[in-house]
Amino acid sequence: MSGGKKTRGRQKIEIKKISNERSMQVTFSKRRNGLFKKAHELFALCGAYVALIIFSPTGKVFSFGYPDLYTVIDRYLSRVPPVNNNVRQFIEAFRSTNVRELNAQLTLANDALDREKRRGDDLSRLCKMIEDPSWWASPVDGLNKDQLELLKMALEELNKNIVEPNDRLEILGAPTQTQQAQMSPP
Amino acid sequence: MSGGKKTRGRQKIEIKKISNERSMQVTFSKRRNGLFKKAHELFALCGAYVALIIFSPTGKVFSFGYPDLYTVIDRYLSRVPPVNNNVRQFIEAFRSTNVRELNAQLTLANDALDREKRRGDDLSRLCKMIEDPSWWASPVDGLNKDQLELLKMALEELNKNIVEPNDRLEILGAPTQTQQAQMSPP
DNA sequence: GAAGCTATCCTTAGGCG
DNA sequence: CCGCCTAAGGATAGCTT
Repeated sequence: MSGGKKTRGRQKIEIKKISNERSMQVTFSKRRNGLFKKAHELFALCGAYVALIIFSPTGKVFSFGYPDLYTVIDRYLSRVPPVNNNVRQFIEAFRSTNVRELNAQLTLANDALDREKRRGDDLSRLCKMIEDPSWWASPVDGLNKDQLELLKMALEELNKNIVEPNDRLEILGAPTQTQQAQMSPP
Repeated sequence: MSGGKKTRGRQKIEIKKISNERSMQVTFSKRRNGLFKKAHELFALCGAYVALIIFSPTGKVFSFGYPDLYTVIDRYLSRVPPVNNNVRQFIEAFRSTNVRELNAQLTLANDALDREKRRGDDLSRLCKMIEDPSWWASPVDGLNKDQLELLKMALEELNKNIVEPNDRLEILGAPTQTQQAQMSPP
């Protein structure tokens, strides 16, 4: 008897954030494809209009619409009046009625809360920095730890997105009235 | 030892418009639920932002968004760059370098913070409600103040969006996947 | 006419190339 | 990163209630 099976096959997983970055990426890719396939099938089988937009965790956007994305979105936006988001979320959560699902939602809400909190903190620090005249006057080696940290983040981000080296200096040097450098590979 | 199987089980079908009106309706309902489930799972597993809008052949609209439908659509329509994190916000604010603008950003961040906070609180209460068996068993007059408040919000929201009276009961009574429904004149 | 059932088809987790 | 492979988990077509 050979004995062992070749693989364990598909394993059951909990529906919660996948911690392993690598396997999350793989899962995202697989499930995204599955979702698009099913969206298309719903359209083909029932003639339903479907709009599906997905932003990957890394920021890539994937979208598909049947028969056309903008058609569906326009139709949706034109008919659904502006609505309180809290209540909407509540209603949507209410419909699922599954406690596990609700808890997942709650976890997500808390995550969002944390993100907003951090964002607010960063902006707050930034305000302080800019309000402090010594910041702009002093050379780089005069910055404190927080300032350097933000500066580092900023530079890293700029390096990722900015093509023209000049823009970097411009932004750092002339904080008064810089128009945003527009470069984009859309 | 009867031998005969009870049903033929799931049968393979061609992916093309279902001619039988009745079975198309059933298939639409089942698959729509499946699609929403998978959309939610993608969000929960990978933290992906997902927007899903479905118009049934009869004109009803179903929608779901993670973390929020408008957020995803707005981002898509405005082609906001994928970078969604603090650093992006920081850079944007940094470029403007206007303290007044920064403070406006901060205000927005704080508003978002409040919204998330409220949403988290609502969901938290909702979890408690649903975990409490007496909630589902008892008639409406058995609900406490918090429960009634949430229920009131839900009903108000539903009344704004739902045309068919039946849908309201459906949503409250059965945790199906119904969304705001509106009739459309194609 | 939605809710449940069951057998079957489809999707995908985990591993490898 | 992308695809292939296997086996198990999950979705669902066709009925029944």
